[in-house]
Amino acid sequence: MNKFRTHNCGELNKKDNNKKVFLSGWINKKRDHGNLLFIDLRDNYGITQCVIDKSSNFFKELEKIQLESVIKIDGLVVERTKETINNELKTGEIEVKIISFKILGECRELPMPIFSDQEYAEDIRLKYRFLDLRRKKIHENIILRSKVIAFIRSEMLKYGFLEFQTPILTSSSPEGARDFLVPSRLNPGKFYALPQAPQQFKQLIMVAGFDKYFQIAPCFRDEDARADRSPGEFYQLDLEMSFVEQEDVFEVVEKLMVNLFKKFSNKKIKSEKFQKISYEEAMTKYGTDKPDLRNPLIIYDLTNIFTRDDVKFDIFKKLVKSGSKVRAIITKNTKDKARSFFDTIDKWAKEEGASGLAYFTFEKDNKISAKGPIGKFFSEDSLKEIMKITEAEIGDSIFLACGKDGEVEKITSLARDKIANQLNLINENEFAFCWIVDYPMFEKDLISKKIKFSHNPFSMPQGDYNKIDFNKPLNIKAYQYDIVCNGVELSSGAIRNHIPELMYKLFSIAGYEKKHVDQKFSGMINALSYGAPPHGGIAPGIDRIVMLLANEKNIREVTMFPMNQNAQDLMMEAPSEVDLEQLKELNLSIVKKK
RNA sequence: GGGGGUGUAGCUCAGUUGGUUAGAGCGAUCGCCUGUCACGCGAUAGGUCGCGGGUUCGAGUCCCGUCACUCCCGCCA
Repeated sequence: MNKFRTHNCGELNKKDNNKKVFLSGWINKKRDHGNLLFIDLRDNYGITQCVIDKSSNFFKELEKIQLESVIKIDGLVVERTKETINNELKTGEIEVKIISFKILGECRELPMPIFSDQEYAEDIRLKYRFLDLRRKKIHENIILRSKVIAFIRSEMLKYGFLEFQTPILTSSSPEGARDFLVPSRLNPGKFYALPQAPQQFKQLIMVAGFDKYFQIAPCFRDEDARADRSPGEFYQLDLEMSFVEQEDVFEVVEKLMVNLFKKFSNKKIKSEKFQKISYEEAMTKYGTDKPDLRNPLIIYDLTNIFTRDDVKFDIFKKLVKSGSKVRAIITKNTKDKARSFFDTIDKWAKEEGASGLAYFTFEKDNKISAKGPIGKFFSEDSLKEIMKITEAEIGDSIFLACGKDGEVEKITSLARDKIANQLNLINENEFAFCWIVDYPMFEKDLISKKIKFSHNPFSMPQGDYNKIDFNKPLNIKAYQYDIVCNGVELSSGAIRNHIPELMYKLFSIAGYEKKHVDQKFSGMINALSYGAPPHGGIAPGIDRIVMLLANEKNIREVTMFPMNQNAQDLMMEAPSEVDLEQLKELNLSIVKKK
C-alpha cells in the first residue's frame, strides 16, 4: 500500500462506508463552524469532503492551515445523512472523518484564488501558471488536449500511418515566416533554424518510400501573436501520403475530423461530407478564404448597378468609375429594425477603417422603393435589378460597401460576421467544415508589384505540365487546399510538386534563380531527382482543434505553458540574457540598441 | 511598426461635475459559531490610485509623455 493514498479524491462512495482510508490532495476550501470544520480535499480526480470536530487534537492545527496546502488525511469513510448529501460531487454521498493528518506541502498566501470562476489578469495567470492550471476549467482543457492527441494518434495508426520524428535544429528557409535562429558553436557564424513546419522532411520521408507519415509536430514561427495564434510555437498534426490525389487526402482528413469531433463534442457537425469551395468563390461570396459557414449571409457583387444612369448615388459611382467594387449583404425581413441597428453597424464599419456601410430597406406601396438615408438615389428599375441579383424580397435590407479590389472584401467579410452576430444568426451548437480549394499558385504583391508564391512553393500546379501557360502565372491554380471550421483556418495542405524541372520553372517565375533554389532547398531538390513518388498531405493545427472542442476563444486556454503577447514566458523568465562566456563560445556579441 | 481597450488593497471591481479622511466583495489576521458545501456573524490590518511631468487653491478624476497587459491591423510560404 502506498503511504500517501489508498484512494483518490474522486472515487469514494457509499460502498466504501466504514473503510479506513488515506487521501492526499490540496485544500480546495474550508468551512469553519468553530467547533466543526469541513475541508474540501481536491486532486486531479475530484473533491472529497473531509470533516473534523473540536474533540480531535488536530482540530486547531487544521483550522489554521492555508488553502492550497497539500495534506495527507488518515480517516474513516462515513455515509452522509440524506439531508447532507451533495449531488454536485461524485463523492457527495460520503465524507471522510479525519482521524489524523500530515502536511505534505505548505502553501503561503496565494497571489490569486484557485477556487473561483472569476477571470484574472493574464500576467498573473501566466506568472503563476502552476496555480492557474489547478483551476477547474483550464485543468479540464489541458486534459482534453491530452485525450485529443492520444485519439488522433490511435486513429492515424489505425489508418496505416507511421509516426516519425524530424529534426528540431534544421536550416533556415527563405520563404514563409521569420525563423527562430540557433547559433552553432562548432560552425562559427552559422545558424540553425527551428522548423516552421517539417515540410521538407515529410516530403523526404515520402521519397524514402515510407508511404504514409504523420507526426504531432512542434512548429516554430517568429511572428506576432493573436488570440488564436501563440507566439513562438504551436503543434500540427503533420501528415503526408504517397501516390495520392487531392481527394485521397480529403477522405482521410474528413474521416479523422468527423470521428474526433463526434467523440469530444456534443455539437452537431453540419455536414459530414465537407463542402468544397474554390478560393475565388470564397472570396466573392464570403470575402475571405476562411468563411464561417454557420453564417447564412452571402456577399453579392453590385458593381455594375453603379454604372447605370438611373442610379444617382454619386459617391459610389465615382469610385466605381476609378475601378472600385461594390459589394452587398442582404438581411432578411429587417424592415422593422430600429434605425440604431443600422447606424451601429455603419458606425462600427467606420471604426474598422472603412468609409462606412450604406444601407436601405426594400419597401412597396404602389411601387418598389428604398427606405433609408440613400434610398432616394435608386430608381425602381435599379431596385428590381438589385433584388434579382441578391434574391432580396420586400422587407429585406441591404448593406453596401465600396472599395478597391482586395480591400472591399476585408470589410464586407467582417461586416458579414458583425451583422450575423447582431441578428443572432449563428448556431453556436454546430461545427461547419469546408474545404477551400483551387488556390492560385501565384499572386501579385500589392506594394512591390512582383509575382510571388501565394501559398506554398512546393505545391503542384493544376493541369498538364506541357499545357500550362507560364506566361500568365496569375492564372495558374495549384492543388492547394485549406480546411476551415466555423471560420477558423485549421490547416492547409497540398499535392506537392515532385518534378524538379517544374519546380525550377515555378521558382523562376517568383524570381528565384536555379542556383538559389539548389542552394536553399538542396536537400529536397536533390532528393526529387532520385525517383520521387507523387505525394501530398496536410497539417491540421492541434491547438485550434482543441480550441474549437473546448469552446475557447483564446489559444492560451488550451496551452499548458504559453508565452505572452511579447513572446515572453513570465514564469520561466524567458527570453533572458546569457553569460558573456556563453556568447563568446558561440562567437556572438550583443549590439546595444540606442 | 500602427490603432483600440484596460491599469485603484493580495485578487475582482466601484469611485458622480476636479473638492474633506479613496470604498465594496473575496482573501489575510483575530474573535464567535457542531452540518456546511460560495457556511454565517463581528472586528482588524492592508493603498506610490502603473510610472513621470503639467494645469489648478485643490487631481484617482483634466492634459502631455511613458511603461505593462490585452484585442486588432501589418506579419503568419
